[in-house]
Amino acid sequence: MVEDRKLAVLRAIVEDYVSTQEPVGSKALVERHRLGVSPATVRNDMAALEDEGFITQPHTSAGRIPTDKGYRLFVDRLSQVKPLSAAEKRAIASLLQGAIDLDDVVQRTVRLLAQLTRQVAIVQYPTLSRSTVRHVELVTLASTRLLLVLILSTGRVEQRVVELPEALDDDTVAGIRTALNRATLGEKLSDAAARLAEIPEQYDRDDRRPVAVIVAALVEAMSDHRSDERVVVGGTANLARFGDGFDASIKPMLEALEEHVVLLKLLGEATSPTSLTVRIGHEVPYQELSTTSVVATGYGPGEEALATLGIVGPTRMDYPGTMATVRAVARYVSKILDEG
Amino acid sequence: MVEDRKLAVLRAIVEDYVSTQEPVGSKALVERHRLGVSPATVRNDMAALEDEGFITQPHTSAGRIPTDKGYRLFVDRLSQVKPLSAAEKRAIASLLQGAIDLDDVVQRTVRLLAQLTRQVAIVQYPTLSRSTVRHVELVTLASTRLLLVLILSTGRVEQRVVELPEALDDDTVAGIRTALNRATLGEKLSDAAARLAEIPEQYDRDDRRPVAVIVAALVEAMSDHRSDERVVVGGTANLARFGDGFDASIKPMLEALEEHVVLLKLLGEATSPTSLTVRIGHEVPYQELSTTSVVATGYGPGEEALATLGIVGPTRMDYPGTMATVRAVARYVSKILDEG
DNA sequence: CATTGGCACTCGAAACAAGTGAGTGCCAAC
DNA sequence: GTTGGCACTCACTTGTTTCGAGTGCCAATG
Repeated sequence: MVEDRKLAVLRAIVEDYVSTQEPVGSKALVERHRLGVSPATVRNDMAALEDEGFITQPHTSAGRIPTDKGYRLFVDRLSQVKPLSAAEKRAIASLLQGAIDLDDVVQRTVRLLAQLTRQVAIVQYPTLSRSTVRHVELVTLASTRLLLVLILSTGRVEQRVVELPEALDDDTVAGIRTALNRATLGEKLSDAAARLAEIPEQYDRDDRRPVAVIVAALVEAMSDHRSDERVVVGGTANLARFGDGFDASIKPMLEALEEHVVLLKLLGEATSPTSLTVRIGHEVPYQELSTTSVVATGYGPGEEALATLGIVGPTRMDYPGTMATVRAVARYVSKILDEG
Repeated sequence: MVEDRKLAVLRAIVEDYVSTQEPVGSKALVERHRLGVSPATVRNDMAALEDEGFITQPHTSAGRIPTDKGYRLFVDRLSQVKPLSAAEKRAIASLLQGAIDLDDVVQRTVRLLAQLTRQVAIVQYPTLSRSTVRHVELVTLASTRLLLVLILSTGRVEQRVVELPEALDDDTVAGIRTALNRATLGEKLSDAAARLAEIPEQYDRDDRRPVAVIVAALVEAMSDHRSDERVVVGGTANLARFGDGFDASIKPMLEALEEHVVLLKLLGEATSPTSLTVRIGHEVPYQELSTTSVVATGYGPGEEALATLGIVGPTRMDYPGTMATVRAVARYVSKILDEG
């Protein structure tokens, strides 16, 4: 019973602090939250919560603010998912509906996330490595020059121009195309490479070298992890909103946003779209951002997560609302990718 | 003679203010600039300069700072181009040398600009509309499904999947490909569309409809001005450096940086790489950014400017140095595009 | 034993006061 | 046209005071 009230107090502190941005005192608490007890009682609870490390005082004669540990408890046990408003659902549906290609989907998603959460949004491009092959095409450009086109399940298209050491006749090219598709269609890129290795062996002396060149180019295109590292950032203007003490951390924040490698690390491993990753303050794997939190989740066609998206904001954020939005957007994007 | 000294004083004020960020007084001026006259004389000149609107006082008992008009005069008549250091030249050459495709060039350019000028860098993608066709390719994906690939002189590659109303045999496809290339190779996109219109007429009843669909898709890809509006921004972390009074304008700045349309307007019309556009303070076509300046220039293969690049920073910036850097980078990028 | 009202105490923030000095404008002299 | 002298201005700094929200502790209460 007492324990319950202590948690209620913590919840109230978090909610108040998030909305007012100011340390919350015992008196203000009982007024705003009908706790049914006196300020003195709340003070006792606060003292206990402080001993346990869930809240702290900026200075002696001020109210309390939650610690990272306090937010953690709040997120894990005290918050209930806030359902999205109808307007938000509509915004998500209508904005993403009109997307025309993968670039566009990513672009719109980042905008949407930034607008709805009013935080800085980060969206990673679907990784090549976990997507599957939809089609491989070979086009003869000249006698010793081929265009190699690789189409993936995510809609991404990779192309390479291949210079051959010697000419191949059209029938042979057609044969190779069939072989390539047979070996890779529907396969994950990671698996496909192994199966491709066998192809050149099926050709006789004359053709083996050019075929090997083609296969090599394809493997290279499949393992081109450059695009794995692509991330798009949006809503940086929301940084200015943070104001106050957050000003100091705006610089490391801006720096981090330019370092895509850091961003990828922030987003972390892609989790299934059904579960959210929330990292709070010091849990964020980047020293300079210890006053920020990250809310991220995976997304991708079907149930598997091909990439990650999420938001970064001050530890002092509306977790229930943000989490709901991030999850909803991730689900919707996944659905779009599934259909496309 | 007297007029000359007044200009020398203005120059000195601009230089000092830019480097110290503090209002500069008459005494400090004569000490740092060996003007050969007494502070009192300088004061007289300052009073005149203030009357003419080139400098102003933040408050009565402070030194002077340049007005937008003062910077304008400085840029137009008082500054000489600062030659780049060897290190800078090396940095430009080595960073841009390694670029592998158009995306990469743009990416590296924006980084480079941001690093060298320590300002926020903006680079517009080469416009589709003014580039020429290097190659058109058709790939059969399925009996009624083609992949259309358009390769442009700037290295940009556009692709579209085309659904045909009825099947076409391979020979016909090959014929169409030849016709498309013959009509468009080397043409500007704006001219190419007209020449494409005639193609379907050359086919008989059966094939005319699918051919028309293909041509329509190609025209659509060519006139897709979405990518005209693509800009890349870098060096936002430099915003944090501005500090001081510039803090207030960091918010509109961040907002502007998210609005690509605004950015394009800032960069303005693409000018030839030989001439720079400098907009100072209120000259910037965007109310909220009246404490910032823009230095921009065109770039592109050959002498024609396909797009614009530049930087945005506080009016209080090192104009000679920045202008030299922007120009040098633009020239170098143009050269790279020319070769690639 | 949890709860509560009372009370002394702390300490940041705001308000106020005085001192300092860089910088100015003006003027008479050179 | 230039200069030294001089009175004046006013932002900024520093020190002092006041104010009040908020706390911790304690004795009283149901």
